[in-house]
Amino acid sequence: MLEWLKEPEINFPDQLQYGGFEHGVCVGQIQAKAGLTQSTVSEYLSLLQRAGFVESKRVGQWTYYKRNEGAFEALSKLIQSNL
Amino acid sequence: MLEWLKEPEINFPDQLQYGGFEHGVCVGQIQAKAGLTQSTVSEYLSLLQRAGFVESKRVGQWTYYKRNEGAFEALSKLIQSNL
DNA sequence: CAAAGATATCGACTTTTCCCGATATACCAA
DNA sequence: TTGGTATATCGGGAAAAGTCGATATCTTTG
Repeated sequence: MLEWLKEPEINFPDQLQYGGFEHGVCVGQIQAKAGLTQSTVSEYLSLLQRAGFVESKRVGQWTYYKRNEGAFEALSKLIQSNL
Repeated sequence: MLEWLKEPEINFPDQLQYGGFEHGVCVGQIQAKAGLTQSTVSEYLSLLQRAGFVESKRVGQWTYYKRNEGAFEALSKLIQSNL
């Protein structure tokens, strides 16, 4: 999922019908591509958010998720310095 | 354990009695510090080795483990580029 | 070769993670 | 306000990971 969200326009073309890519991609799009149930994907995304790897924004009935690039940068640096 | 192995001289002073630090630290030292059973530590170290994070060298009755710094560098870069 | 020490492997049990269906909540539109 | 759509939460079962004791393997020493 995190790799998919690196190139939302390529991996989630149908997202255009749901408000574009400004705030990210909504759960249903990711769920369809992942082939897992709605609840699983929802839980997973909220876990990624708690971990800081994605940001979410609720707009109307949709929740958009997009990557938080800073977290990956930080993780990369953490592995370099601490681990 | 991986953090401990970053500074073997500091974290495993008794290793001096078991051939020094040239090839790393032997399982018993790590086990004592970890507070887990011998089998658990042995399995864990061999897992880390299969994953590439440590290298092992058998010398006589001892097996020495040391960090493979390249693997951490590679992981850090992988997170930057692929993830 | 026998005994002892260090490490590895095996089988079982416990804990955690993964994933699901069912249900709840939030929002929109008629 | 009611029904439909999107997402979130909950409880439970299945799968995986973690840990252990017992035992096997390898090595050194006598």
